Amino acid sequence: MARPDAENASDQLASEQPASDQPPPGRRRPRGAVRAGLIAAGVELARAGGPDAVVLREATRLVGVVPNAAYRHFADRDELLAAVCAAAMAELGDRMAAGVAQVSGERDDPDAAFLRLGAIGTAYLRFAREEPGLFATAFAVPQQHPYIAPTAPAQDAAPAVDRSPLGQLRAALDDLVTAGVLDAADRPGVEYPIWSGVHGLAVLTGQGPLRDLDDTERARLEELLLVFIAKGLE
Amino acid sequence: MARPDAENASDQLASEQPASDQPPPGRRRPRGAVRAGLIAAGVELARAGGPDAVVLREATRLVGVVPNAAYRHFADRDELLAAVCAAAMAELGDRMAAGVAQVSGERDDPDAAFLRLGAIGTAYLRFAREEPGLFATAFAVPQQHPYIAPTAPAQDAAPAVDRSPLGQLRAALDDLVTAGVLDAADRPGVEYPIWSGVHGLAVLTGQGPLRDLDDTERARLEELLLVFIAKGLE
DNA sequence: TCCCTTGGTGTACGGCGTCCACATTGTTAT
DNA sequence: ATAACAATGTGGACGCCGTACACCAAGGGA
Repeated sequence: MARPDAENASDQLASEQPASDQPPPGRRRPRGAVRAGLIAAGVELARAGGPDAVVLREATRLVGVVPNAAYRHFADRDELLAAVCAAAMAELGDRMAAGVAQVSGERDDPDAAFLRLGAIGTAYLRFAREEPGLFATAFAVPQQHPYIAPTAPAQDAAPAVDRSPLGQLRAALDDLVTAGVLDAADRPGVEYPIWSGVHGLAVLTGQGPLRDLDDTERARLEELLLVFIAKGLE
Repeated sequence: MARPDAENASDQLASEQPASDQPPPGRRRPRGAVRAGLIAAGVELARAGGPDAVVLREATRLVGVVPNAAYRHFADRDELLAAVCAAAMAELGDRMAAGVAQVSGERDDPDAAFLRLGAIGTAYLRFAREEPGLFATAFAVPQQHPYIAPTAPAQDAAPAVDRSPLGQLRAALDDLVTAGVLDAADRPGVEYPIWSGVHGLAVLTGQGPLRDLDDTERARLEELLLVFIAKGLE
């Protein structure tokens, strides 16, 4: 559910130039290439200008196809936007995972667990700072996040750990409990205040009233927030 | 600065019907009525559908005037939207002020000071819940919030207390310090983590991935957040 | 072989933001 | 009072956008 159909979408645009070789009257492109290309083009548009910049006609232009072709793959512009949002959300999840993976230490090591939580928040804020368009797009269409624990895991042996932002935050907090840092009684629901704080700062400093802060001020606010959160966890 | 030009804008739409009396070829409306009407119409559009629903042509239609007339009062649609955003932000400020005014108690009474802080957060979240369109619009265009203390107060005797959301939050926190609840050493900058938390929850549950929560779940998250913040303040 | 699904094309419509030229008014200077 | 002027509403037009309808070319079963 985290990435419905954006597997190979974000990686190759359809050569930027409108299919520079010959424009074939019939369709010759491999199966699914147009759909993936539209999503990839939409991601680039979103990266540059946020969700409003995901213009259906412009995406088809980038892929080198006529506007109506998009309607063979998406019911309307909103459906394309939803796919782009899913891709953006997946990229946020990936960056967060990369951030926590960079922290060494055992799973039940208290210090490491705390560092992982910090890495999650930092990666989230970093993504919002470095990719404001994608960040705004990721939350522009709420494609039914599984805020409640996902239903029974798939048949696969590995339940394919939840790479969604909320899922990763939960995992970090659970580790904090098993490591003995966080009292189990305080665990239920803490993810929401923490998520709210990090997300709120990202929004306020990204697109909100605090957007014009310079880098040092912004860094100070991030530091302030993480300290506040740590204090809230004892 | 809190409400640049929306003083009398939000209160009377130009009679809804396109100026039902006679449509005069020249202009007969009182000075500034069209501008105020456009802002009021924009506010209603924003209330119903958020910032994207503030459509210039539709606003002129509601006022009963031809689309181009808007360009006598606003450089472009973005300028109209900015005025609407300012009005929405002012309404948020008013509701917050009304919320704190409802709390009785002396200014240096610790309990009352704490209740005022809670009232601020509650009013903020309530506005986001009851007026999602206006809330989203208020933050859609960041018309340079004074996040740093505003410059020297006007010549007026009363410095016209800062009714902006951030200003009111700061006042409440300052009261918490003078009341002895909050250590002065912890005061500098606390407004930002707190604002972030409240704003983040408002966004996540309003337009974000948590939008489909029912009322009780939502109330639980708000409670959780306020408790977390209180804990962060000791 | 036929046909039917898949997916790209062309044309067209209405809505939007915006520009230009024009008309009318209220105000100000003569 | 009258003439000039700034302010403000009107009409028409342009280009872009999302989208609907009709058409048509490939390609894989039956």
